[in-house]
Amino acid sequence: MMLTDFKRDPYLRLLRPLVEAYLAFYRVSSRQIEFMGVTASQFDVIVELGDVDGMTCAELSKETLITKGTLTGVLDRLESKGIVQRQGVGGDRRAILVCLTNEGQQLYKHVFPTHADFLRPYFKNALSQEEVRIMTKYLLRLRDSFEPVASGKEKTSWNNIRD
Amino acid sequence: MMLTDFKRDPYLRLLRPLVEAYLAFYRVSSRQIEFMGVTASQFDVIVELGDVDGMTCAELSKETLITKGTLTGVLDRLESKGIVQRQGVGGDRRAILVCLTNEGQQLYKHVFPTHADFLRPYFKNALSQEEVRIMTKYLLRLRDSFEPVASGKEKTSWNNIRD
DNA sequence: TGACATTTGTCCTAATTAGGATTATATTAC
DNA sequence: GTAATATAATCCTAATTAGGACAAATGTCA
Repeated sequence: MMLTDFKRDPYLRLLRPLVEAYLAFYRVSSRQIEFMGVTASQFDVIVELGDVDGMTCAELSKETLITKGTLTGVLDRLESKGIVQRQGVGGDRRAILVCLTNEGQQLYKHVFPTHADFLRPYFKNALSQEEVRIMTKYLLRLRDSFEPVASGKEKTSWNNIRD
Repeated sequence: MMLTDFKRDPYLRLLRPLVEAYLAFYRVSSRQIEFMGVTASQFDVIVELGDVDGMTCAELSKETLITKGTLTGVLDRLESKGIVQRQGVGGDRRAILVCLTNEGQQLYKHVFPTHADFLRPYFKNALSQEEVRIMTKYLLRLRDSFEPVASGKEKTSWNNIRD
């Protein structure tokens, strides 16, 4: 994280507001999600798998921003809850296809809109649509500064996150 | 976290850029900090204790944004490394005062400026000073939306974070 | 002063987190 | 076609994460 003592620096003063805003969001969001019986990471996986036939672990990792080591455990718990299912994928015997079960689909249809409705007012009360556009632009510039886009060959692999 | 499927919503579309920017920063920053032999959370504690006589756990928790349950363990590890020290504080036998040891002070004087210099270019390359000001304003509005300031009596307690 | 609530820090638990090692499979280069 | 390399997913580890329970100390209020 970092924190208090960068207040004077004209650039690093952004750091604490960034962490504070993210953590405030994350903690409120996570607590709400857990009322629905899943963790925040599990929720991310469920949302990602909704409306898709299935995804490979590498794809899921890239979309959910969960690193590979973490993802295995998250999927284990979702599988033991009967929410997702791992199947082989034709053509590559290394990969697996992670899919929602019927129960998982039901859950998705409930939790996704519910949580979207829960979160929206927090953003709406803080920022106008125009401000959202501006902030999005700045945030993406910041992201790209820390994590330059791999210009070369498209990597479908873990490398998109790291390693 | 959350993720991909809010792209259309005029407010929730901010969510993914926020998470991506924060995580990109956090991962780069953490890896760099760990090269110096401490974790990101340990670094936060060290930075907070630099230039201070000592802080109580509640104060440290508020400043570092580390929740109480986590903080105990972080302090345990810092103490066993000889970086911090817990002492009793006069006047309240419940509280303890966490201080940097001499070794901890030395470490602080090295790691703090080193890491500041490491981080600065990432921000500088992404945003102008004016953009930093604007973004700070928006981030704080977002934070306050998720975590309203307790208008009433100042709470010095864990409640500032949660519970 | 006594009852009652609050605060402080620790302990405990389930889960996440990230990175490195590992095994199995694909892909590439020669 | 085989050797070298890269990728997929899992396993392993140390550490963080947050919340609830807890005991001790302090504060409040009648």
